[in-house]
Amino acid sequence: MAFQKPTGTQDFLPGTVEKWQYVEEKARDLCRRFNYREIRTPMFEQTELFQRGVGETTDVVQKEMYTFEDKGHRSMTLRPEGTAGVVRAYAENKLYGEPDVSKLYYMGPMFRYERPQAGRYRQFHQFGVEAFGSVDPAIDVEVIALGLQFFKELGLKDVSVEINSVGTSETRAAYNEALLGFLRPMKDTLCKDCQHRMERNPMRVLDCKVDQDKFVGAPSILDSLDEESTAYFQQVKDHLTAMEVPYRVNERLVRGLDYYTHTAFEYKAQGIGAIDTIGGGGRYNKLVAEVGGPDQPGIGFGIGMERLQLILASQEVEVPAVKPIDVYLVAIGEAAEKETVKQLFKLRTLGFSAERDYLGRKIKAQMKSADRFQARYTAILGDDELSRGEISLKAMDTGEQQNVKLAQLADHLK
RNA sequence: GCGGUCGUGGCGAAGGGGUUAACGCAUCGGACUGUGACUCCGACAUUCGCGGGUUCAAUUCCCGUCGAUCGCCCCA
Repeated sequence: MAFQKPTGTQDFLPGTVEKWQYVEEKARDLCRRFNYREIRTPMFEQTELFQRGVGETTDVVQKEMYTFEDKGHRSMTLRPEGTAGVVRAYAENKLYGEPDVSKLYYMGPMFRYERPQAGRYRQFHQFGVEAFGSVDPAIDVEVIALGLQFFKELGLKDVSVEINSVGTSETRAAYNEALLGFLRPMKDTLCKDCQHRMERNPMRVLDCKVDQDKFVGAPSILDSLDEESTAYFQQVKDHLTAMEVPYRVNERLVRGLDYYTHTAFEYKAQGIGAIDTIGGGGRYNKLVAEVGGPDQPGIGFGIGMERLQLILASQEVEVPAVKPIDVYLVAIGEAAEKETVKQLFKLRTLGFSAERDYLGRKIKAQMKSADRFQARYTAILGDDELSRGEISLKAMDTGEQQNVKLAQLADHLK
């Protein structure tokens, strides 16, 4: 057996790549309208950036990173998510010195060493946006709405957004204490996963699939927020309502990355097996400072492109898979062959997509080939046409055929 | 890191110890000797992920390994 691709990676072949390009074009156009500009950061960064940014205690950092030592003995890590690198670039390039809010977007591969399953890969792709420098709730809702609009314009149905406020690190600590007070008495009755979760991230326990019924009456994080956080969250909700953006408050929503403060949200949809989150994000007011930048706030989201593709497929959304070509040239005989080589190149230089046969197949097989390429026209050149300086042009949709002057072939293709 | 299922041609898929490895799609050739999307005919796996074991005999049974897939944890 020859080489195989690494576990959890994918080859995106022609026929599939077109679907990705289509989605990427939609994302870019949307970002243009919302005035977000693209940023491209390295695929790997110093390991410490992710340890500090994403959080030392998270699963992502503890067990999922692709970390290696480079030849200069520096510890480097393939980026497991997009935000940390963008935050680093924002600080390092002093974008905070620019007069306006920095509104950025990115698309690209991320890497996490995990066991693959439906909608989960070791190399996966995210489209994300980040907005730095503002604590106006209007920017929170802009980001949330941008993501939802993306799904909407792609033609997806039943994508919902859940929002929550996780407050500040202080109020979250207070909440965790209150929650533990509620959970401790029942600790022995909880599943073993939950017993672990109690230590690592108590809020996760409330997400448990096995003992949901035990948690009625559990304290809500929303009751632990300070006045300012509560007011902020209220403004976010008010804006969303005014914009007629449907949302659902999920007071149990927790995100797996440590840097979130205040607004947190997830985009949800069915259609990828056991997984229902296709994107998520939130506000991170301390992250820029945490990685050594100035005390600037930020907010953003990341959307999983593989998951998006899976949902597009499960909802049978029409996404172009083939880009039709303009014309397929068929030559019969040596003289025609020579002329065809010339015409093919000429048409291409004039801006047409053109193809021909290189396998010495019969005319019939070449016509089938033209059909597969979804050629608008097939142009057939034989000795009789050639002797009159013409070529036979067939419109593949109607089957109509006419002889046109070779010199005017391009004009007939418009 | 843990668990379930699966691994047969380019693709889908039957076969479950014995020597011709079904069938469908696609492809190529022909009927139509210069024309696609219909029909019919023909061709197309010295071989069943890889390594080892059991056996007179293994694609079929056993072990290992790699891979795929689904789920848990966690996440996009």
